[in-house]
Amino acid sequence: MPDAPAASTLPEMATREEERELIHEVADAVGALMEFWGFKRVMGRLWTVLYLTGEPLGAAELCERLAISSGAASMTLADLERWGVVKRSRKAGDRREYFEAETDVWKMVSRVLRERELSQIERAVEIFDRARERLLRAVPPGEQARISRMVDRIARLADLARVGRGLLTAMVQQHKVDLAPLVRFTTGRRR
Amino acid sequence: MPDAPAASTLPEMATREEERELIHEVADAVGALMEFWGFKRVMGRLWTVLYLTGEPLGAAELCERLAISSGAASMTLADLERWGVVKRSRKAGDRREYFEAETDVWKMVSRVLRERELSQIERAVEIFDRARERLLRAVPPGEQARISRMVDRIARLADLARVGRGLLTAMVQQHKVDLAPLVRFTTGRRR
DNA sequence: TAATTGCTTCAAAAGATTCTGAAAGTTCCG
DNA sequence: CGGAACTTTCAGAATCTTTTGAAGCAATTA
Repeated sequence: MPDAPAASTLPEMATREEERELIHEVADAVGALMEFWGFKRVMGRLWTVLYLTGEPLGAAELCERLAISSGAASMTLADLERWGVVKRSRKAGDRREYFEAETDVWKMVSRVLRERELSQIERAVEIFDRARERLLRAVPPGEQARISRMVDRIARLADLARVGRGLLTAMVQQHKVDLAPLVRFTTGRRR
Repeated sequence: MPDAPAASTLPEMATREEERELIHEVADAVGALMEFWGFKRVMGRLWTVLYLTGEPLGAAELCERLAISSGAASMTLADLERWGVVKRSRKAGDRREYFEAETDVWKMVSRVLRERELSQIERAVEIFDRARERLLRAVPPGEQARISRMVDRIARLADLARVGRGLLTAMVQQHKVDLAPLVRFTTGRRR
C-alpha cells in the first residue's frame, strides 16, 4: 500500500494532527491540575495521553508523544503504577511492555485523597492537639488570658483541619459524594 | 527592678521558651499544610506566629522568630497582605510598622478557594469542553467509535472537574459548610 | 551462550524556587 | 533641608526539583 488516494489521506492526516494537538492540550490541563495538587506535571500528562488514547502504548511512543527521555518515562510510569493509575501489559510475541490508564477516575482521586491529603491533615491535627495540651500544663500565673487565647486559636486550627478531614473522609469512604453529615462547622464566630 | 526572685523567674523562663518552641511546632505544621496547598511554606509559618502571638509584631521581631532575612520578611508580608490574611498597623509615636494576623480562619480559606482553586478548575473545564467540541467536528469516517470513546472520556474529566467546582462553590458561597446539594455525582459507572 | 532489545537506575545537568543582604527608596523628625 | 530609622527591591547565591542520557541489568531469541 504505497500511497492512498490524496483526497482521503490529506484530510485525515490533518485531522490526526489536530487530534494529537488536542490530546496535548487536555494533557497539559490535567498536568497543571496535578501539579497544583502536588504531583509532578509529567505524571498528569502521561496518564492523560494513555487515558485518551484508549489503547496500550509502549514506552517509546510515550517518549515521543510527550517529548521526554526514556529515563523520565520509566520513572514516571513507575510513579503512576505505584499510585495505581497505570497498568502494565504485554502483547504476545512482543518483548516490549505496554501501558494502559486506569479508567475509573473517581477511584484514582479517592485513593489520592486517602493516602495523601488525609494523612497530611492527620499529622497536622495531631500536632495541634498536642500543642494545645502542652500549653495548658503549667500556665504561668497572670498569663491565663494570653495563654487561653492561644489555646483557643490552636483549637480553631484543629477544628478547621478536622472539617477538612471530615469532608475528605466522607468523600472517600462513601465512594459517592453525599456530604450531608458535615454541616456542623459553621463560621462567623471569630475571636 | 534588677532581679526578680529566682524561684519565680527560672520556671517562667523555661515556660517562655517552651511556648516559643510550641508556637514553632504549630507554625511548621501550618507551613507544611500551606506548602501542600501550593503556597510558600514561610507564608504559613509567619501567619501562624502572628496568629498565635495575638498581638502586632514588628518586622524585626518576625525575622528573629522565624530566622529569615529582612528581605524575606518584607516579601512574605506583602504576599500575606495581598491575600488579605495579614494587616499592617502602626503604633502612635513609633515609626515602625506592625503586623497582625487576620483571625477569621474560614474567611481566609474561602478566599483562597475562590481565587485559586476555583479559577484553576475553571480553566481546566473550559479546555476540556472546548477539546470535546472540536473533536466532534469532522470525525474521520470509520473512526467514530474511537473518537466517541475519547469524547466520552474527556467528558468524564470535565464532570469530575465540575464536581470539584460545585463542592468549592458551595463551601465558598454559603460561608457555612452545608453540602447536601452536591450529591448527584456518584461513581461506579466506568467505561 | 552470545547477541539483541528494552527497562531501570542514577550521577550530573538543567531548571525552578526561595532566600539573602546590600543598595535604593520612604518616611519622619529636628 | 539632612539624616536617622525603617522598608522595599532585586541580583545573585543557595537550595530543591526535574530531566537527561549513558551504564548496567534482565529478558528473549538465535
